[in-house]
Amino acid sequence: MAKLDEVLICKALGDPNRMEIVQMLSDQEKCGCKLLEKFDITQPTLSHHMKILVDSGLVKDRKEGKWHYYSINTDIMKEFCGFIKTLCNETTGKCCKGEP
Amino acid sequence: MAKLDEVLICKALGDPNRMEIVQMLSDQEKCGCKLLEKFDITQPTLSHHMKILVDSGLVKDRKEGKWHYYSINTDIMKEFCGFIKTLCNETTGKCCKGEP
DNA sequence: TCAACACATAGATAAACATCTATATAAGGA
DNA sequence: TCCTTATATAGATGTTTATCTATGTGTTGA
Repeated sequence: MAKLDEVLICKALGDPNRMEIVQMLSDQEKCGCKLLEKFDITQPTLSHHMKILVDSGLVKDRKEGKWHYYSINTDIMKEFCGFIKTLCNETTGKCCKGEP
Repeated sequence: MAKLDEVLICKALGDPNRMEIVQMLSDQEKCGCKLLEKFDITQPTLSHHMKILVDSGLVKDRKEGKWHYYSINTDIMKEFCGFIKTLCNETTGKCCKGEP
């Protein structure tokens, strides 16, 4: 069980193509070639992006014959969501003037 | 009212220093010089990071005399949290074999 | 008015990164 | 066995980015 790396996840989501891929996967599992159709990038570039997404833990891949199926790793995504929620807390107060 | 840019926010959180800054701010509003003490970076580098955080919308700044106070923009953070939540949905099904 | 402090800006640099082309690997079907 | 399809890997390249030093801009207080 890999440890949640929030910075790595944010880095993975910090690219427009990868963000769109994740949004597409949150709808339904998809294979690489299907994803490739939707983007104006070459196959090696998609492969590169998928590796980053899988390495971050956000995306799972499943091999079946010559296809690779990608899907959201829901457990990790929920953990990440919980982490972001902790950042939403109202600040407890203002920083003291004079002693910042 | 700025439009939420999820990729920009993820890019902002995709740096270890900036992530730590945001975590510190989620506790309490802090001024720049206080933040600077906690990191092994120069003042211009911190200034650079704070600009990226403010530009992403995640962080607000408030000037008071010669100090700049930074705090989490709770509205934006909550919106972002809501967005991440939409990515947590269970996938509706598997991609059809043969017609991926 | 001048020194000290908080912060921003400009410019340089090295590392990281997104992308490409070319090629390798692996699986399926004829 | 050979061709096609799906994906990965290697290497090159241009852009972005994190960081620094040097310097500019305000603000406060002596």
